[in-house]
Amino acid sequence: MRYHRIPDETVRRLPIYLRALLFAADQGQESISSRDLADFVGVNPWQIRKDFSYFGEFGTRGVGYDIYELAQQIKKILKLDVTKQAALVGVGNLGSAILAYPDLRMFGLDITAVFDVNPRKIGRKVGDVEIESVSRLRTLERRKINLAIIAVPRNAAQKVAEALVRAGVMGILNFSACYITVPRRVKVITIDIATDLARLPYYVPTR
Amino acid sequence: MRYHRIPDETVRRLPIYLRALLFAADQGQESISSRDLADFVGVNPWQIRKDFSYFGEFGTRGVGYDIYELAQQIKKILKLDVTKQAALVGVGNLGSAILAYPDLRMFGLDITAVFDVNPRKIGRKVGDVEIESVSRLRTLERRKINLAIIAVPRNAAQKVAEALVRAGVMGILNFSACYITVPRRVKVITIDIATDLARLPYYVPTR
DNA sequence: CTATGTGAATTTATTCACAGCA
DNA sequence: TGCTGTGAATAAATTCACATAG
Repeated sequence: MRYHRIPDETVRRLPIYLRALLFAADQGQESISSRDLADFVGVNPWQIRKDFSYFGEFGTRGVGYDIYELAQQIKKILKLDVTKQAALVGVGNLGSAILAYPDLRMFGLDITAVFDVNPRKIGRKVGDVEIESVSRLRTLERRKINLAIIAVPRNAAQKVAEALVRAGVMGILNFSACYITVPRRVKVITIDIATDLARLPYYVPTR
Repeated sequence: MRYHRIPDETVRRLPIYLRALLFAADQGQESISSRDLADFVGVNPWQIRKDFSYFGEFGTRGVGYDIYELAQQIKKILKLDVTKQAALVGVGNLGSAILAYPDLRMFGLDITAVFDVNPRKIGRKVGDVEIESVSRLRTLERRKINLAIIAVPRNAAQKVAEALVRAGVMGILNFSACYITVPRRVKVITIDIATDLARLPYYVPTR
């Protein structure tokens, strides 16, 4: 097969597969079939096989996939094979929740810079990183941090995004409930809790 | 046009449009064109027109959409026209962040039941709801609450989901980093922060 | 005999192009 | 003339069916 572009939807699922694989490896498993993996993450086996087929042949017919090898491959595809530093802006409840997330490390992601506007928070330590003033966002450039998480109130989000982009940030995970405008080269993934919750009633039958 | 099923992707965008419309209404605007709305939420105008066309004709050619009327319609489609109660399970940082979310009210969503396992939290009040023991999840049934948010650690998620389903919950917003198994009739939307962040590096050019 | 890998078929979603109405 | 509404065209994603390899 000629390997062209990996579909976005496949890229979206890859980290989910990766987590499952790392979990299985942790349980001492060495190989897994598309069916078992499928059951574990809640998709169909053929979806999984198709997803993997976009970037190679990793399975052994009659057996399944070698967990370690496959996990390595996925990490490589996702560029998670070398640890990536990320910045967090906004240390409210949400920001704190993100900092406490254990899974990030497992994905080779490390939040090594944390910012807030609140003078009372600045200087305090969370884990082993110190909260800095947002006025120092520009330092991200020389610290070579080009991923960031925005967890600030809506009205501050666009400004923060612009500061991040000026500091050379190329990927943003945006938790603020608004659309943020950035240059095309910057990738933004928005997580909008309220709109996700708001579409739930649609699917629930009204008694 | 014959109105058949509304595509899932359209349903996903409707709450986003709705928020923009409510915001515009708040600014005193009375009508809006597909182009202006598009700019505001970051999609194309024809996408918006197509989305709306799935459930009716609400615009005035040469003018645009009546904001109030369109917002009403979207609320109705999404079943947000009557206030829906929701339960929250897990009052950690994430749970607290969700409780503090102002947007939920605007979507006609009201978190009126909050649960935790921690005895030290039980009985405490957040806003004007009291934190209850998870052992009381079953009471959701007679309280007629059939939407719930799971914000507990991964290892507790499946158990909580099952308790929720037993209590008659039909829609779940799952923040736990795992796939939860529920009967087909129950709709689950999963928000997985780590996997969303983990796919960012893929899109960021490596220098 | 089991489980992968993949073209082909199908379904779903997006984009286009323009007719139609205010 | 301006902006909506929508069939038709295109693109993307999923599902199927089965050849193929261990």
